[in-house]
Amino acid sequence: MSTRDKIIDAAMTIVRDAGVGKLTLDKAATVAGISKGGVLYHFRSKDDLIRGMVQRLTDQCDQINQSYYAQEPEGPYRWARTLVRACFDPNGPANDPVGGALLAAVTLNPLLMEPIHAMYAKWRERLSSDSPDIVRAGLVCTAMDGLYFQRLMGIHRGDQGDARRLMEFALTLLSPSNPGAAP
Amino acid sequence: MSTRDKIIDAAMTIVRDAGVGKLTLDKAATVAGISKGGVLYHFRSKDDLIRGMVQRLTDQCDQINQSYYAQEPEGPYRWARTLVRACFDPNGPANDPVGGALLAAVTLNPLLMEPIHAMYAKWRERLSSDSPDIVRAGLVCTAMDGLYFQRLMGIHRGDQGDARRLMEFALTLLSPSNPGAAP
DNA sequence: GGTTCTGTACCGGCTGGACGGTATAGCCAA
DNA sequence: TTGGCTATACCGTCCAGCCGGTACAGAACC
Repeated sequence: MSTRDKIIDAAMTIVRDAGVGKLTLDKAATVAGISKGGVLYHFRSKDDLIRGMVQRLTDQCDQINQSYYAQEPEGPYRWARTLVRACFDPNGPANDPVGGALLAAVTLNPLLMEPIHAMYAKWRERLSSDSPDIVRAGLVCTAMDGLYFQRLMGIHRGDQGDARRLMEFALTLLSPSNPGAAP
Repeated sequence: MSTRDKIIDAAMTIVRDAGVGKLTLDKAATVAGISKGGVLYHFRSKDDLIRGMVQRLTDQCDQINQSYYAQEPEGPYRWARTLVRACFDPNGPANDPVGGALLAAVTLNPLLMEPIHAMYAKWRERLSSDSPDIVRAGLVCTAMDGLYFQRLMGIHRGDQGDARRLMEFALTLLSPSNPGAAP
């Protein structure tokens, strides 16, 4: 694993364990096992580090979504179903400290949220492309967002069983027997 | 309006307009029209100020929920319907800078999130008390959370018409024609 | 009704420490 | 020996929290 990746990992871990406010270049260096100078060699500034974290997040989301999309059967709501499945992947971004990137960006410099906005725009486009009822798909996906943010903020709701039931219900809402309004 | 409230207002405004990272005691004092000493008279520390902000948030949520609950007709999912309505109140916490309290807390000291956790616990309890299908109610309310957090992070999804349609669909899912599984 | 005491509200300067960023020197593999 | 990478030392700035002080309003006492 490259030093650059190690630094990003360290930053993510700090954010998850101690909060965004505790993320400093010094600490990121210590956790990554190098010195601050080393960090600043790979990232020209703290903003640059956050950018790296955000990119890691968006890359990971893209990757997992593509992978689930390939597995998901064709038909209406294919993208929405993909997003639901991805949200419950135990190894996906939804259960990774990688989400801390979001908090770091919105806290330290809202401009760094730009890639996130772009990602959302892409999702919205994909959802529209194959959802017979975009309101239905939107609600379900917004619920996935809610779940994601709750996890991010340490607001856990129920156990694994609850999560599974939630996923199943979300998929039910997106099943062929619930096509919703025609476009 | 008391000086204390003025300070909290100022802090909220700063968070909304400039981001959590820009919230300092000095700036809060300036915006509130007093000195830093004055701020520290009312709040013993910055953490204490955040606590005040969080309490303002939870109080406001409580108040608006109680008010909508009173207006909401009896029957299954009354609490869930209440939460949906409250989420779309243009004057409610969902559309107020008061939400910045959440970001401030999670950023500066996750321990300060405790009242938020307590609030969620109460909501969950209420939801369970009158939802024939708690999974259904949970999904809808999680979607409301998603909407809230999206707004908080500046990720807007659609216009007012979209919001209205989303609310109507959420209420449809909670209507008597959709009772869901029996308890 | 003047004087002294006490508590509340607020002010503004100060300091010590943390933090982002720079400069520079050292290490090591190709 | 050059270039990629890392360590160390340092600087300037910012900020939380502290503290000595002011203003003022009521109470208490004479």
